[in-house]
Amino acid sequence: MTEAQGTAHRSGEALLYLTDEQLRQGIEAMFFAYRGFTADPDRILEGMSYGRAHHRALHFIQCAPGTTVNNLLIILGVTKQSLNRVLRTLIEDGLVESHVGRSDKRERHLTLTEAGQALERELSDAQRMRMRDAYRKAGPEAVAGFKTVLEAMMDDDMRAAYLALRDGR
Amino acid sequence: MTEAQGTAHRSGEALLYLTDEQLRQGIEAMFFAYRGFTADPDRILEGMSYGRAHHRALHFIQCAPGTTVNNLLIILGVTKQSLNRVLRTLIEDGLVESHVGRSDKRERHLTLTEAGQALERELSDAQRMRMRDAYRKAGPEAVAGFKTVLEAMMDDDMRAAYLALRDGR
DNA sequence: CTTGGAATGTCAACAAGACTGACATAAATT
DNA sequence: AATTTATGTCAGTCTTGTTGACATTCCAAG
Repeated sequence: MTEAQGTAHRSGEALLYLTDEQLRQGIEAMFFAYRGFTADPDRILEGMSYGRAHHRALHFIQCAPGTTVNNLLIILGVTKQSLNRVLRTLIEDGLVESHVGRSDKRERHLTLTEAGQALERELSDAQRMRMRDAYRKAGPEAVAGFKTVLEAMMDDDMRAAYLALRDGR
Repeated sequence: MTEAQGTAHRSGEALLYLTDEQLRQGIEAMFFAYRGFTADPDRILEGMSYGRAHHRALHFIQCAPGTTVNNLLIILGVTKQSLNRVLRTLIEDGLVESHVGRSDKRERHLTLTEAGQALERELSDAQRMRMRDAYRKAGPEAVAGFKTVLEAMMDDDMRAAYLALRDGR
């Protein structure tokens, strides 16, 4: 806290955006915005026996079909046991298929079925619609800044995962 | 999905930032960045018998001392039962004080004790440090864009709460 | 080849933190 | 006096995270 104010004061107005008050605003903006970010998919999923964890699994399987359980749990940042419960229900319900790896039979490769793709698309559409409205209101320069700050906020390994996904498409 | 591409194509390069792929990147950026955003306070809290819910309560009591339980649960977007469990432990442990309202004796006004302020500051410092590093890396224009997009992403009532907090200081 | 360790995934049990519903109390409002 | 509002509490459930124990498969060192 003292350091931030010191830094800001040292350089005057030029670093006004680094004051504690500005940082606090940013923290609260993240908190409230993330609620909006998850609100639409959450609404769709309530009533089905699924939750946010299922949405995340569907999302990342969709964007890297054939990925392994291990890959997925690194991306999602949860334990394999936690992921497994989610995957089991998705597989039982015919939304995800699990195939034993051909070269390494310990691995399970995950893909979405037709039904899985349909649900993923429904969730994704809702989330993208909110994102698109926000982007449109804010304009392209704001969007560029938005991504720059988010990327800088990630842990190093998460940034690596993010960039790998981004560039892999 | 088709609509977004349609929109982008209709106007050409000018709306490139509204393609599905761009939106998808934004979604993943939010996901990974939020993990970073909460990582430091989570690390501090693990081992204490507190969690993210306690952090949020401390944060918003700190930034609006004397706020009521009802205010707080609207801001936090949880039920009173859920908030009450958290507040009870914080009060028992002497981090939060609850005072009966002088004008309306049904209300309980919440404030942080010395110890509560100390913990809030520790958590806040960690979170602000990450925020400050991200802001510094990204620069002031990016930060402005970041806030613009986040604000546009909130639900209307959350944006109202955010702006009220912001302007109330 | 065999054996032991590493990697991968599954099952079971538990904890945190959200939820709902029902109910109690006290104070304010009509 | 009756109703509404603000708060607190108890009990039970659900999602989603955790650890621990275990089975299977692969690979490498003896």
